[in-house]
Amino acid sequence: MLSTENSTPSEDSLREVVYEIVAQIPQGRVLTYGAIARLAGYPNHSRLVGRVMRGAPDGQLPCHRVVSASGRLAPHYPAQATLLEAEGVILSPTGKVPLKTYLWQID
DNA sequence: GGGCTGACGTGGC
DNA sequence: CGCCACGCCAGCC
Repeated sequence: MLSTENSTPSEDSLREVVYEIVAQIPQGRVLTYGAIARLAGYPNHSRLVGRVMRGAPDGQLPCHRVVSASGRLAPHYPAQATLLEAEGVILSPTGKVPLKTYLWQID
C-alpha cells in the first residue's frame, strides 16, 4: 500500500502519492519538496518531487503551496507569488515564504 | 554505458 | 540574508 514504497522511485511512482499529499495542504499553508518526498517515503528524492510538480496540473492541484526548504518559490512559475498572497501568505521582502509561520505542521 | 541537467537539501563563509 | 560547494538521484541525450 504505502509502506512498501521502495526501490527505483520513478516520476510515475511518485506522482500519485505526491498529488495526494499536495492536495491536502491547507489553504494559506505551504510544504517543502523535501517534506513531501519524506511523506511519500523517499527522503532523498526531493528532486523527483520537483520534477513531478513541473508536470502537475496547475488549477487542479495547489502546486503553488510547494516551496523549497529555504522558502524560495519555484523558478519558472511567476504566478506562485500571486496565488500565495491571494491566500493571505505574506512573502518576505526578498520574495520568500517565512516557513517559520506558514509551513504546514500536521497536528 | 557515460555524462550533463535540475520546480532540491545541507553546511560552510 | 546571500552565495557557493558538495551530495543526491531519476531522467534524458
